[in-house]
Amino acid sequence: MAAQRGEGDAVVATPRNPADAEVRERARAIPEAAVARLAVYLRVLSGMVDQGVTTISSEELSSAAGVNSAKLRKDLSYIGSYGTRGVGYDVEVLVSHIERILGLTRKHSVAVVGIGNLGHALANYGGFPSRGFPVAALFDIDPDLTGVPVGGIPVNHIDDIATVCAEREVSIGVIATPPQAAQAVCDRLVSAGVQCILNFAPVVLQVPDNVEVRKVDLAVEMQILSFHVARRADEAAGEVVNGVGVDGVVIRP
Amino acid sequence: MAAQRGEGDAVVATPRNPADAEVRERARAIPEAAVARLAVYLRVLSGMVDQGVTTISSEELSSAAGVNSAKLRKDLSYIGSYGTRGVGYDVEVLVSHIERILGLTRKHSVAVVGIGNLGHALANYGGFPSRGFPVAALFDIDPDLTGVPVGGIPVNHIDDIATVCAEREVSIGVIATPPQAAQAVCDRLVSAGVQCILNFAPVVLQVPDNVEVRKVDLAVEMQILSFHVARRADEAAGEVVNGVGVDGVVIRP
DNA sequence: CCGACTTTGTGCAAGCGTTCACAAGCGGTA
DNA sequence: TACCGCTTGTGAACGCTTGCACAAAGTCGG
Ligand SMILES: NC(=O)c1ccc[n+]([C@@H]2O[C@H](COP(=O)([O-])OP(=O)(O)OC[C@H]3O[C@@H](n4cnc5c(N)ncnc54)[C@H](O)[C@@H]3O)[C@@H](O)[C@H]2O)c1
Ligand SMILES: NC(=O)c1ccc[n+]([C@@H]2O[C@H](COP(=O)([O-])OP(=O)(O)OC[C@H]3O[C@@H](n4cnc5c(N)ncnc54)[C@H](O)[C@@H]3O)[C@@H](O)[C@H]2O)c1
Repeated sequence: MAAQRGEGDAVVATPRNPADAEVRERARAIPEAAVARLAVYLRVLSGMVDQGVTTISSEELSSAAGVNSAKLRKDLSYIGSYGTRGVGYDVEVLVSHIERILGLTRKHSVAVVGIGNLGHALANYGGFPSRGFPVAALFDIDPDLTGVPVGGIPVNHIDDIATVCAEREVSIGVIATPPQAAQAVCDRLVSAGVQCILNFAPVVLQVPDNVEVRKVDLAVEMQILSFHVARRADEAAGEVVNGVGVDGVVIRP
Repeated sequence: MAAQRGEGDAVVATPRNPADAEVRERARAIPEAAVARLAVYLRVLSGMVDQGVTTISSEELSSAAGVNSAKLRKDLSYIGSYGTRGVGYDVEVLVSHIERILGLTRKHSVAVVGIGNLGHALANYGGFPSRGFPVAALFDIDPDLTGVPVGGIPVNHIDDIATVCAEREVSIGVIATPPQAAQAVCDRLVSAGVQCILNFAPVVLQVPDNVEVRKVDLAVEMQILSFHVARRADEAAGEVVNGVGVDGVVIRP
């Protein structure tokens, strides 16, 4: 029974080696939420490098990343102490350390399965290769698509998934098939040795424990937004009657 | 008080009444994480309805949704007590209550801004309308696109965003423009009265407090996957020395 | 070299969210 | 009606995350 979202780790550790052990130790202890933020910091920092910024304080970086500065510093402390008190952080140093922790020193080839509306968009998207995630293979079940190049890469038939993934050392599989096909595709990716899956189909995938799945479910996102609209409407209807909301805050009409 | 579909949702113009107040109270207390899961339960339950299932236990539903059963029951308890002990939940009752809490009794019109690769995929996607999120407007800055129908809807020019959004009662704005344009587009959406934004551009948006933003950042998702690969690789390298990993689990060579 | 000033890194406490475990409640059965 | 087995609903414990507040550690001007 594998959980859909890879969370909850924090187990006991047993380091044995000299310097490597420390990195491992650190990596294991980083909360999932912090990892997601580190990726955001990395993006912001990359922008800073392009602008020629060499040094940045936790206050500046945190506001650019939309978090508070204490949280930012705590997050950075998980990966080590690379700041200079009274000055801030060296942008390039920070970038390289975050990249190391996120495992971005290695290239991660991506395979997209299901070259429909979404699959086309993903295959054409320039943002992946530029961040170290080259799209190395495309798969579809439609024979009319096989051989057709999309985003510069010819589509392979899904039946060749095992050999092609092995050949091109695919480490991340992206599922963009209809929901009915998703579990089967997932199983084939897993058989092909892919251990990381990004799933766009609105289904809960069952995978072995050694496979990491993350899902992107746009309908869920919309429903969360919808919930907030409803909540706000309710609050307004209920609390604005006397012009004052909870905590005595005045609500605009 | 049986709130069924189509009940025009008393929220806006109704006077205070105890049942509403209770719903309000409940809605406010639901943790964000639980809201996201409720949306998943809803999807699973919809599938159950289609299969003719009328009753379901927390155990069954939780495993179909990929969570543990205690969490599921706790989540459902946030919205009220609609199960029958010894039996389980009536699927349709549960569906209607979750829909009510998520605010899905109302339609939420969606506007997509930036009709490029991703925008096209979104506009063509049938999964939104079918879940109560009709795509009501499309916008782009490219004059060659204005008037061109995508997914059955003609693209409007971004300059008309305020009037068109008002006319079509857009309540959710989706940003699929290049990152450089995202903040400006966001500002225009907010000016147009849109209070919910789903952002695909890899930037942190600045919005007023009364606007809800959710972001979908695929590069971040990939980097989180990358982190787990790296962590696993490190663990294997470090722990496999004596052939035994954490928890005494033997790691494959 | 010193002292004022700035900013990091982190111990700690409070807040949330998750999980456990079990009493309460219900349907079925005799 | 009384009992039994099953499943819900939830209080309480636990553990992760956040935010505060401040000592430590560095810079810089004199
Ligand atoms: N289009 C969007 O914007 C969007 C948004 C959110 C979620 N999604 C989800 O993403 C998935 C894809 O959406 P889409 O709009 O691109 O659908 P689509 O129908 O346009 O494309 C699906 C593609 O998958 C291929 N396919 C079907 N079965 C397959 C199999 N067994 N193996 C390999 N390929 C197979 C089809 O040939 C087709 O090319 C769906 O699950 C959808 O719910 C799409
Ligand atoms: N394509 C993907 O699969 C993908 C994946 C992840 C994230 N994204 C992000 O989504 C966004 C869109 O990606 P894309 O691949 O569709 O890009 P794209 O270049 O294909 O499309 C962008 C569209 O936005 C329009 N546009 C530009 N400025 C605008 C403005 N000010 N107002 C309105 N429209 C404007 C352009 O005319 C173009 O049609 C980007 O921010 C990208 O980083 C895309």
